[in-house]
Amino acid sequence: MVDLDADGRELSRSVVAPEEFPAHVSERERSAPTRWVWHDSSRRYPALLAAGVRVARCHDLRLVHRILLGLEGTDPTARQRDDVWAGEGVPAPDAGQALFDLVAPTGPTAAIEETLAEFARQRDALGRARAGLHLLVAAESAGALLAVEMHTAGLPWDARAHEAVLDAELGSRPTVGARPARLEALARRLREELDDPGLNPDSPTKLLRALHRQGLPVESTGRGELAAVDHPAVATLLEYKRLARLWTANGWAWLDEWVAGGRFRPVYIPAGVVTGRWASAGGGALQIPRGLRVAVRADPGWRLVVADVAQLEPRVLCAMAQDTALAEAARGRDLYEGIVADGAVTSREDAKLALLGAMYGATTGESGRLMPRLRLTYPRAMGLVDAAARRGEDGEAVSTLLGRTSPVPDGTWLRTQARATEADAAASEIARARREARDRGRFTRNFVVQGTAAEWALTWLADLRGRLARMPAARVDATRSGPVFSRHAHIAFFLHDEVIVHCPEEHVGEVSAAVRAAADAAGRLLFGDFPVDFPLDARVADSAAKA
DNA sequence: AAGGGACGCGCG
DNA sequence: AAAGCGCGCGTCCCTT
Repeated sequence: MVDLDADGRELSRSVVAPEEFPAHVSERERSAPTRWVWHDSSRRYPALLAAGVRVARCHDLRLVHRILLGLEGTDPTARQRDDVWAGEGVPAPDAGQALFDLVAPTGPTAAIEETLAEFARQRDALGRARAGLHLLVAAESAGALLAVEMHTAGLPWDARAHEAVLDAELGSRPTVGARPARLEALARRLREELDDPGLNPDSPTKLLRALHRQGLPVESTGRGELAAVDHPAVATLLEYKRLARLWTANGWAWLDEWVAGGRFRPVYIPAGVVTGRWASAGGGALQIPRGLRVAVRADPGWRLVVADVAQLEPRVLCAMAQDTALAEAARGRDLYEGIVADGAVTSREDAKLALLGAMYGATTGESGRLMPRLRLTYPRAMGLVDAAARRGEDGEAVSTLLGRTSPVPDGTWLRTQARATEADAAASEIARARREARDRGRFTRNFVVQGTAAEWALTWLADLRGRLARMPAARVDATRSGPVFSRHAHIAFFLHDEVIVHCPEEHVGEVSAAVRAAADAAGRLLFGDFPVDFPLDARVADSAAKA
């Protein structure tokens, strides 16, 4: 382990045996503010939490490396170091290399030197970067810690409530290999209604053929298209699809695999999405269906504080663009109603449609039709996303408010564009280049908004995490949360613009206040005094189901 | 038998 | 209704 001062100068070195590492970290955390610098929080932190040791701050070299790679002027050799610093990482060595767990290309003995060199490069790059990037790096690293903490604590999950949903929807649990009773009944009815005795409704190919034999004008078996045609089998099929989805995605097998000891423990992957949004692996944590939220239940004596931000992305867009007209429409009320009041559109539904279209790049249909009106009323906000789209179409990179950059186009894309400008380019080649350019424009258009919204949410989360950590211990244990979280309010779930805090009943007031204070802080940190607010829908409940 | 692409659908 | 963005994951179905 190496001690550094605030300027990154080396103070001392020591070797700490792995079994002594948690106690060592715990001692440091108590005695002085410490920022742990390590390769990968997802590999280093679980063992600390398992030993009951929580870390306040870190610098996650792997995640920061990925952010810095996109900066202009980045050392071109940085990309050669990608495999080591930004890749999936490598198993930590068992040897007592302590803090720095990197296995460098030149072998384990060089790990600390490599780690120090990477940290120095990152400090150097950050020293030249604007303030926003420092905030992003701090928030990203806090998120890396939180992702491990949420996995360790888990989301309180009541298997009996889940089973009650399955029983009500699907019938009793079937034997292995068989469909649940209600699903099998629907399949039988479907075979009759489509006059196809051998039909397997799970096969899109066979299903489509059966629908065509009935004379139905559908090109796919998708829900949307089906709902638009008139046939007795449609209602049956839609119900079959709904239940089949519940069964295969979140049925008894899911419960057996992913819920243990009253907790659902997904793996969170910070910045797993190019925009900086989090991804998850295992159990589909980011796709928990609404109907199963009744199974998210606080422990006895504990409660859930469930909070989400209303219309996060449009608010972020308006602040990022410094669009005071849109900010005025958003202030203290439903943003979409504000747009109606401005006379840009005539209904709330149209306002939502138009704004989503602006952020996603809709060109056709209702949404595309409404956008010109929006451009007239909110030229700054619309100008920002339009400019991002143009840059993307031109093959340039865009960046979020704090400085996360979009990926650059790959060689195939560039060649397609170049080919289209040559004198002998075929019409089809030109059309293809044009289509791919527009595709990329929609991506960069959305990138700046989605990515900045992710930064707001990450800042909110990081700030909230700190506030919760400073709260006192509870009287009632939630023993299933593990040693670090059994007596302290903790973030149990995060999904883009929503957070669920699991906390002792006696702390719900403080926690609710902390959730709001953190949202206010995030707004100020990103947008300073610009007059936009981020209203929360927050509630205290035993379950995460919508009230 | 395993791998991968397409599809479909859940979430924001 | 879907559309226009970003995902994960289960199933089918074809290739190797």
